[in-house]
Amino acid sequence: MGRSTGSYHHGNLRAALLEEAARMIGEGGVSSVTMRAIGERVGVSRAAPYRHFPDKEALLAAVAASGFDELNRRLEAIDDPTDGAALDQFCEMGRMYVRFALDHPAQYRLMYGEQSVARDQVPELGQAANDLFAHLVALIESQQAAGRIVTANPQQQAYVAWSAVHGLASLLIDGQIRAETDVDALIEGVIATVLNGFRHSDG
Amino acid sequence: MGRSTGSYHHGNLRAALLEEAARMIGEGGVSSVTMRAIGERVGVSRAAPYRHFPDKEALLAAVAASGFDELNRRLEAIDDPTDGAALDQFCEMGRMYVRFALDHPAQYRLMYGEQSVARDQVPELGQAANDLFAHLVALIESQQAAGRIVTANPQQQAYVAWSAVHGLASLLIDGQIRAETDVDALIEGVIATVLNGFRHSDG
DNA sequence: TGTACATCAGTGAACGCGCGTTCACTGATGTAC
DNA sequence: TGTACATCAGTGAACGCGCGTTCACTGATGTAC
Repeated sequence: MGRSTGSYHHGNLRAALLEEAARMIGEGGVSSVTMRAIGERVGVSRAAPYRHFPDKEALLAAVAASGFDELNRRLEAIDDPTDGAALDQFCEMGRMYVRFALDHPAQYRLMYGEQSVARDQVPELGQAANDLFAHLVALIESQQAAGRIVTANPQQQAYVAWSAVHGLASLLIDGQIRAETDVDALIEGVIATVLNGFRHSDG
Repeated sequence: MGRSTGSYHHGNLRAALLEEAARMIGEGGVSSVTMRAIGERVGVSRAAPYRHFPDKEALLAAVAASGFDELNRRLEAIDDPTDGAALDQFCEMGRMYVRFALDHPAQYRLMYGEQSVARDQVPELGQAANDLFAHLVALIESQQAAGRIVTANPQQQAYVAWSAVHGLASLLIDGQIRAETDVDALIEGVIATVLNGFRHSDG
């Protein structure tokens, strides 16, 4: 398997197409993706992608789905109790989220951007997004119960935290932040500010 | 002037085209905009828009420019000293920013989204964005000097604040936040959290 | 081990379509005299 | 006030292009016997 065998069949075309689609979205945004170019860039005919995906939307949905899979995988790694005290779980989740967006900008845009795959048509994706948000709400509730953050509407606090990390991730992957900026310090700054905001009530 | 006169000439076609383009972006995103549809929706031929804009990019750039104009107008209204104490200036700027995005989603996407108009090709837009950010940095520096927020790298703090409001604005206009959510309360929650975060140092 | 055959991945040419844009034009407007 | 003319906004038909997708095909693969 693999292109190096010189075989007529590609061997792993489906995965190669998804990779290439992700690369194109990362470089030029969702609208720069064309089915023809994906096939040709992978070294295969224009029609070949249709052996693996019924249409373009299905391919994009698969890219988005791979993103939700990866995000859930990273989330579970955090939940692993061997990772130590739960105190930093909230911050760790924020770091993980932004780093995921930087590592997989294509998936991130499809999952949460303007051009996100129509969730009506691919219900698994909407469900995956809901599950992730519910996880964040549950985490916030447990932190409130443990007295580590101020008690407030957990769903609203979840939206507040999500806004901060989503905003940072979006600004970074859309090139709105000056290149010489220290990205790691900025991530820590956003997380620390939100956490401090959650720790202290008004006034 | 105006379409109601029944005159052969539209009277105010340029403004009508910009309005219609903004409406289309607000409804279906930037990629849903076509030059042909803009003209036809306004009740004019497909070619008519080219009397007012050399090409599509110029029209989109004009939509974005109108956004920067409006945002600056709202910003100056805040700076007006008759508005009272400067204490709330920072919060007021955040509120204004998110409300602007909700009022003008088309402009907002073109200004700060993935599909933002190429700033290399339209330098005024890049300059306008830089000016707005510099204004935020200056505001933060003055708040630090007045001892109202913790002293830290002002540019990084500006990015932190921007991340929060940009994230909230993006989630809202991209339909990622549940419809029954109290938007005003959410805006206040984001702003209060960031401000509290800036008021209190770590630990 | 060898052969026949079903399956399936990839080919390449073609389709219809909607797009951005152009172009020669026409009708309305305003102004100089 | 009336006329000639320059200007300009909008027309409608057409262009070339790149796109998503289809289709009959061909070569490779695996399996039953």
